[in-house]
Formats: sequence, C-alpha cells, structure tokens
Amino acid sequence: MARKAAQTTSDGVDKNKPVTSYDVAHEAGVSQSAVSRYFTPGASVSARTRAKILKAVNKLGYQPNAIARSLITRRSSLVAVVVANLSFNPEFTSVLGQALSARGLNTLLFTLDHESDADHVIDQLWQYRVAGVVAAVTLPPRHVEMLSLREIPVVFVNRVYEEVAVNSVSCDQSEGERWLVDELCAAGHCRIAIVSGPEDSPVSRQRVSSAAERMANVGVKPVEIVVADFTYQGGREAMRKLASSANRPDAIICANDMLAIGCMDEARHGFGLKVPEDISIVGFDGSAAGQWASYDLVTIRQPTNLMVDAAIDMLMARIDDPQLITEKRVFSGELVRGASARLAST
Amino acid sequence: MARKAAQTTSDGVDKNKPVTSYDVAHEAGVSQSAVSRYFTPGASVSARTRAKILKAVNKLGYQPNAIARSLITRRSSLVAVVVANLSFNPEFTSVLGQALSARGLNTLLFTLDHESDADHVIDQLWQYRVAGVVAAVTLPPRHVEMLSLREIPVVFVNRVYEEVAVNSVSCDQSEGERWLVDELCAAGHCRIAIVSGPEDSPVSRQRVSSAAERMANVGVKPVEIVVADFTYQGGREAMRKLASSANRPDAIICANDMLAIGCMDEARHGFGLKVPEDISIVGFDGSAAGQWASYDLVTIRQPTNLMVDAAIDMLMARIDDPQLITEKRVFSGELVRGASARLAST
DNA sequence: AAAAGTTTAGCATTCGAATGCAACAAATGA
DNA sequence: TCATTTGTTGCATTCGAATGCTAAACTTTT
Repeated sequence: MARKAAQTTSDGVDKNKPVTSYDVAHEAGVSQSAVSRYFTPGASVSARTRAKILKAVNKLGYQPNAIARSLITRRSSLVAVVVANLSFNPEFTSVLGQALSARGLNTLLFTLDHESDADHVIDQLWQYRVAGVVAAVTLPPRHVEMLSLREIPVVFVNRVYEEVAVNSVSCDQSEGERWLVDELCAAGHCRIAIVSGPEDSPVSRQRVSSAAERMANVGVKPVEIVVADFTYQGGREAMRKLASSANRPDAIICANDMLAIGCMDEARHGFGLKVPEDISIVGFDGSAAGQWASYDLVTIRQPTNLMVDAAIDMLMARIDDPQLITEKRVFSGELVRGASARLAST
Repeated sequence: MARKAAQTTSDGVDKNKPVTSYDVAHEAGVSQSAVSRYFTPGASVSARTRAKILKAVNKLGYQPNAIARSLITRRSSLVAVVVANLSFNPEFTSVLGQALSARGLNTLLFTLDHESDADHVIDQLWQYRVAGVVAAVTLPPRHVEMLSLREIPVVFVNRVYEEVAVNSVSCDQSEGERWLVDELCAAGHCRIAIVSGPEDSPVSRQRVSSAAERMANVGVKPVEIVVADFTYQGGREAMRKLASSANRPDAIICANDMLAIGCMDEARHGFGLKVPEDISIVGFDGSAAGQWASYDLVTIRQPTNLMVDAAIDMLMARIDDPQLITEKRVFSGELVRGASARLAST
C-alpha cells in the first residue's frame, strides 16, 4: 500500500503517521521481514542489510510496536505486580520494578484495595496477556487456579498456597518470630503481648501464631492479643488498649514494623512510657522507617533483594517453560538488634 | 479456519487454546463483528444477539484481547507513570494508581534511577503506545518534545516546563515556603538555615530559592545553605554540619519532609538538642511519616488527591483531543502547624 | 399495503510485526 | 568443477479485534 512520504524533523521523527517496519524496509530497500529479523535477537541478518536497516531506523526514528509484536508472538514483556494498598510496601515495589526493568520486563502495577477488586485485576491482566504475575497479596484460590489454567506463571511473595501449585518466595516468618520470642524471654520479659494485623491477612496470622507457639513452647502465655490493621494508627490504638489494661505487658510483639512504630509513639507520647526501659517493642519487616533513630526497632529484616531476585528468576524460568515444576523458596530473615527492646547482652 | 472443539472445565475456561471472539461468535451463532460490537460501548446490538453473546461469553470465559484491540484502535488503556527512585513518593504513586484504575486505565510503572535511564523509559513507553504519561520526574526537554511530537499527552507533577507546551499540576511551592518563613520569623527566629535537596532537582531548587527570596524580603539572611540528597541519611548529615557550625541556626527549613525527619533525629540523638525548644525544624510535603507523633512536623501538605485528580482529568481530556491547549494548574498547599517548630501562637 | 426511514448483522479489510517456507546466494568439501 | 552445506532473503500468512460499507430486517408513516 502506498504510504505518503514522511515529513521528517531534524532528528528524523515522522510528524504525521506512525513509522512502521514497512517504512523502514522501504527506506532501506529491503523487505519487512528483514526489518523484523533485525530486531529479533539471534535471527540471521547479514552485515550488509543490518547496516542498511540501522541507517533507515535512525533516519526515521523507528521503534518496533510492542503491541503488534505481542499479538503475533502471543507473549509480552509485561509483568503484573499486584500489591495491597494497605500494607503497600514501597521498598519492595521499587526494588521489584528495578529488577524487572533490568531484565527487560515492564511493570503493570495493580494496587488492590479490597479483595473484591481481585476479579477486576485478574480480568485486566488477562486482557493484557501479561507474561507473568508477582503477587504480594492474597488472591482467592479460584483466581489462582484460573491463572494457572491459563498458563500465566505466578509468584507469590510471603504467601504460601498449599492447595495450588504456584511458585512463592517468602521470608521464614516462624523462624523470625522464634528468634524474637527467644530474645525477649532471654532478657527476662514475662508479660508479652501480641499486636496482630488484620485477621484476614495470612502474613499476620502466620506471624502471630508462630510467636504464640514459640511462647507456648517456652512456657509463657501472651498476656493479650490485640487485633489491629497494618497501619500506624492501628498501632497507636493497639497500644492504647494494652497500656490501659490491668496487667500491662512488659513487651509487645507487633506483626509488622508499622504497627511497632505506632505502638512506640503511643507508648511514649500517649502514656509517657520509656522504650525499652518501661516496655519493649519489637516488629517485623526491617522497613526503612523502623531503622530511624527515633525508633531503632528490634525487628526481623526480610532479605528484600534476595527475595525479589528469586521471584524474578522463578518467574522467568516459568515464562520460558510453563510446564516447569513449581517451587517454594523460603529465606531466613535477619535479626536486627535495635534499641526498642531490652535484650540480653551478647 | 477449523478450531477444534474446546475442552472446557466446569467454569467454562478453555484448557488449551485461547478463546477468541470467533469462538464466541461461533458458539453464539453470530458473526465476529457482533461479538466485537457487544464489547464496544454505544455500538448497536439487538437485545436478542446481546443475550446469545452473553451466554457464549460466560460459557467460554471469554475476555477480549486488549493487545489486539489496541493494535487496531491505535490506542491503549495504558498510562505510563514515571517516578524517580530516590524521591519516590509512595503515597502519590498509590493514589495515582487507584485513580487511574477507577477510570479504567492501567498503570505502567517506571522508576527512574538516573536521568540517563530516561532514554530507555521513553523508548519503552513509546513501544507500548501508551495513551498518556504522568511524570513526577524531570525529563530532558528533548524527550518531552519527542513525546509531544508523537502526540502522547504528558502531565508533569511538580515540574513546570516553560519552554515546552505540556500540562502540569503542581503545589505552589513559593507560597508554601513564604508561609513557612513568615511563621518562623513571626516566632522570632533570626538564624535560619536551609537544607536543600540535590542541586539537579528543580523541586528542591524552587523551594530553596523561594524560601531564600522571602527571607531576603523580610530582611534576614540564611545563616547557611547545606546541600543534601532527598534521603533520611542526607538529612542527618546536613544536621551534623549545621549543629557543629560556629553559629548554630535556631531554625532549619528543609526542602522536604524526609530531610526534616533526618535533621530532627540527628539533632535529638546526635546532639541532644530539643526540638523545638533548642531548634525549630520545618519540612515540605505533608508525608505520612512527618505526621507521626515523634516528628509532628511543621510542614506544607500537598493536596495529593486534588493534584492526582487534576492530572488525570487533564490527561484524559488530551487523550480525547490531543490538540487541546496545554494548561498548568497550581494548587495551594496547606500549612500544617505541627510541633517541630516554635511558632507564634494564634 | 407500499414507501420511507431506522436498526441491526455480516463481509471483508485493517492495524504492525513475526515466521514457515521456498528460493537463492555464498561457502565448503570432494 | 560440481555437489553439498550453510546462511540470507522475501513472500505470504498469521495473531485477534474493530469498523466502513452494504444488505437485510424491522419500524414508522401515509
């Protein structure tokens, strides 16, 4: 089909019509296939045509259309990253985005407010035929099955599904909580309370139950378990309940750093307590804010970089071979011996 | 072309081949065009065929392929969101993502580490023929021109380009800094220092120069201007320099909240100073952490929700009509009278 | 009941790049 | 020198949905 000569600017960008591989082919005096092969790694193109095409590409400012490419190849460089709005972990998202981009993948970001939005998200990422999914949220098993049925590889972060065959990377929450409990007990704390995250959060549930279990094993009972959401305000409210209770705890295990930060602020500013002299507070995550001097949390740092790398490796392996066996990788966290809790000196 | 009968599961999802509009058409006994029209809002489809198609869609679990759709319509529902890794503002990104999704747009997230990555990002978003771009980073004018040449609408956040015709939303930084300076002066501070962000950040430059200018107008001179990066550590180091200088300031204006938080922590924990008794510290942004009880910053809160809504409105207007005139909207911030600075009582 | 107008349905084409196949050229071997 | 292998190239088709156009079906009008 005749395409009118492109009016080009100084740096060669077509002012009107989009530049297609046909335009480049015509300009270079080769076929469209040649242009396509030029952009296909490993395809056979002679040095001569390669040079001609390069010249034409530069002149016209051509960039292959990823949409058309995905249509025919039936795969895309898009990876859906699904995070929960509430426990939105910016560090994680940021690291993940970088790592994906370093591997030539693009990030389609979905933030989930309620679990009910999951339907919509699943529809969207399926419509875009994403190459894979990294999910740091809980998805209903129904949806997970649908994804695996459609052969979209999924890697869950800190969510382990027993029933469904999916990949996951996680930080060993039980081990981390054991460490924390042991540290607190070794330092002589005996009235330990737990501040849990939302009850529908598996991450929170696992952390809380692991801590409780370890406490049972060493013969102490949580003086109280308070349920909060994973927010700063949630932490403050939880602390308010605990501090005004008859038998005030001497240590608090919080299901994540954000809660611990809220607890500390309320303990200090709401009740005039000293941390860790009057009360010890520990968290979980190793978030940046938790390491600020005002908090200096005792916590478990998740190896974010390792986890992200592992997630992407698994994802890419399954993109190449969707039949690959699924795998669940668990990383140890790192105990951060901050100053928010009285610990036995070592 | 013959397509072998799909083996369907209980909920109707094809186990092998992807379901296309042809499959649905065949199942419903209508033409492919009808199926397409069914999914095109406003297209004319009779109630009868509508019902038949709906039934087939549910049976087969069909979802239109967004890739194929974008190819033919030459537009997509993808919006590129470009943020800087360093000054990564999670709240903003999160709110923006939600707002886009509420309008049926999807977020293609790019985090920029260095300005040199801009080339790559521009290539990528062009390859995906995104419908628009929201940029919370500075892009080289060359790239901005390229985007407008290609008729991709762009909205900048807190970046105003004088030379190029692009949309932008921003918080009135000058006004905010004036308010802060006035508050500090009214409370009797006379040795005011400024902690600046990176010198290549226009946001930082504007905030710093606005503050300095206002100070000049009211007849005080900054005792010192320290350059830091937009990080917590940067704030701590800046404070270290200021606290140990011969003529210690009695107030510090920080280019953002993160710096202010770093300064406060260093002042308190590094030098044993009381805030605000010994020194007043103010920030800019209205970030969540700045409002935590440990900091309770005096700051300017940017109206994130308003800005995001405005950005998306402008973006969508230009997606519908790329010829639309560009517009720069400026919102006033809100002075947050926290406790991190000694202020004149009102 | 015929004429005119209005919906609706389907055909065929289109978007832009990838790829199997066949034709051809160049390089190697006998 | 001819046969064989290896490497390039272009043609034609393909991916899946949208849409202009025409034909058919249905309404409304007189």
